[in-house]
Amino acid sequence: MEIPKPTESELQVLQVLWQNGASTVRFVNDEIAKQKTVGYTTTLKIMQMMTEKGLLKRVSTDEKAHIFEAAISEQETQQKLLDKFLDATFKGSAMKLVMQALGNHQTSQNELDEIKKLIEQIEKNK
Amino acid sequence: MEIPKPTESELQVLQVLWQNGASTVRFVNDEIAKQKTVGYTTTLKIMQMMTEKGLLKRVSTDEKAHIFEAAISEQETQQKLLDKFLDATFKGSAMKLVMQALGNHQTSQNELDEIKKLIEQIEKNK
DNA sequence: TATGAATTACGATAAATTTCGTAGGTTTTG
DNA sequence: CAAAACCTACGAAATTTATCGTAATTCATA
Repeated sequence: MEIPKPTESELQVLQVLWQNGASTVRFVNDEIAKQKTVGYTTTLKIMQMMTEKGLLKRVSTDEKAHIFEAAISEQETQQKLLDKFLDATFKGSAMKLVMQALGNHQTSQNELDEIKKLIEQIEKNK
Repeated sequence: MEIPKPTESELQVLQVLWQNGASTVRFVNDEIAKQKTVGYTTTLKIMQMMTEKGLLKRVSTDEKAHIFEAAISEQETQQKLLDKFLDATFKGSAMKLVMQALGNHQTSQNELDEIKKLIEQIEKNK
């Protein structure tokens, strides 16, 4: 059984859990509601389905409400989604994507320095 | 009326048209069929719907078969999709995405040089 | 021109996703 | 303790996407 790629709504839930750690449906819903209007039971249903699929785990304590946590890692998930996106949108050219990402979003000097460092690393390891 | 974000299948069609210029359904289908099995009428239907949505234009000549071309530019579309993806998956941090893209895909020295050049450009324009 | 091959148009189905209402249970509180 | 507030489970509707069969049309050609 493969763990499926999360949908857009599911990704929103995961972001909240990655950022804030294990949470109740109420908390997740409140966070998402800051960005778009969504009913409580909608979020609940999504999180129930995610649990079915293995994307979330229920870490039931004795609390009144269930507590959920992400069952897949942020890094790994981002990597997989990036691979897909790279292939679908930039036909696999990481360079093209990087150029466009750097060119169109303001990036601080610190961040640029970090990227330069990473490039040096890559060059050394050739 | 906004032109909607293309789906994955629609993006495949666009890739063929961007790469090869205006084409018939037959040609597009043959190209896509190199990567996955898909019926002719499926591709036809998708391209008809894309025309409805404003993603494609029919440049009808007197030919037997219709000829379609992309109605949206490759650059612009990639930029929009990148923005969305960046936001959804990396919470908007271009740096994180760049780091992960560079770190996990082999990138040639030439490409690395180009990125370094771009970084210099950005640094100058601050 | 009549036949056959290719193309288009149309509609229907299926699957995945998103959404939410309602019923039923639990907890809090007045 | 009774009422109100909150939570979960369940089912169903609505939407979107993907797929393809069939009928109608057009074109080439025998």
